Amino acid sequence: MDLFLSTFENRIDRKGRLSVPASFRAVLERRRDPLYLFKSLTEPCLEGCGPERIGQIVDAIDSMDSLSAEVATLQTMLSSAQEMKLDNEGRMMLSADFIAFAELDDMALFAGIGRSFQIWLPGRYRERETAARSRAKSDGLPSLRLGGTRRPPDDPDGRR
Amino acid sequence: MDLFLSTFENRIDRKGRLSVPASFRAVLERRRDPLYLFKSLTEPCLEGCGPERIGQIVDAIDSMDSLSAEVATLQTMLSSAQEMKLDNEGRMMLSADFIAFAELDDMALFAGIGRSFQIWLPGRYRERETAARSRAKSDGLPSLRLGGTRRPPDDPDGRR
DNA sequence: TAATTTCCCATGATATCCCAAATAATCCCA
DNA sequence: TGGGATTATTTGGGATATCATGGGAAATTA
Repeated sequence: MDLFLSTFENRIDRKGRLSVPASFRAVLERRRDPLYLFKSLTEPCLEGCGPERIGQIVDAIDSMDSLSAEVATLQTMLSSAQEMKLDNEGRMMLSADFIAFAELDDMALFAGIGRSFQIWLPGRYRERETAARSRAKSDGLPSLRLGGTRRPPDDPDGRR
Repeated sequence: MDLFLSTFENRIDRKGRLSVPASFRAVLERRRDPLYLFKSLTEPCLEGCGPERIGQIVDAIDSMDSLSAEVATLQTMLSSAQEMKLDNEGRMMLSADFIAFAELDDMALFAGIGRSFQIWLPGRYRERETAARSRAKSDGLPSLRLGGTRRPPDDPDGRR
């Protein structure tokens, strides 16, 4: 299944290079997709994805009232987006702007969330994870809406 | 009916490898499904499942308000999830993170609970089991409502 | 020409592969 | 029904491959 999953903590070396986790690279390479990074709209982290997600944002903008505030918001995402080039070892160079935005130092934490991933200052990510876990314990789990749209029972590779 | 049932206790060797019980492997192989593990949100154990459950989480995130606390919770599940690759002998490597989270030592207990299973520190699992049994004696059984009304397909991890 | 960025190779850590031994489960025939 | 033989499963360890990381040199850019 090609999803971005799990978390990885990698070092930003003194030249500013950062290895993209091999399993994330594999997801992109399998589709011959380039990698895009952009600044999160809601949190102090970077978002990573392939071109299809960028395309979704473009399409959303096209279908909206071009004067609306939402469009301005979505445009902000696009204007911060960069196509990242990787070296032979699978490393990318983060711009000073990206590093400042996510307040990164010499370590970056990649958190896979399915069709995209995020890059965080490790300590900040862990705080957030702890908060989410204690919320889950007290408030219970989100209901996953099983049933309802019953999918073919055996989607062989679980992707849709 | 291929479900994860029964409990098995296997050794974690000094390289961090752990055999997945042959009967659990058979369930997955029959469907040509890879195995996913993630950290339980509510208990100190690991959860194992096939891709369909991971897919449900990804879809749920896409359909929800990305600012909600529930999305953060689901993202926490995904970013702890790993697709486990098994060697020729049916063993997987547990990451240090997984071992620490479930506080595993050199033995792991697999508890099959239908469409998914859990991995526990054996002693801890047994404590919980006896506690659950004595609760059943004093409080009586939860109503089971078998047969008759066909329920929405079972909650895959068997929790209520 | 100074300051980057890109390319290339080296290295240590760790995961994976492959073969073999130990243990447990199953079979089969007396 | 017993119990030895056979097969399945789990466990161990050495060899090999992969990955993250570091640094030098070539190529860009300003």
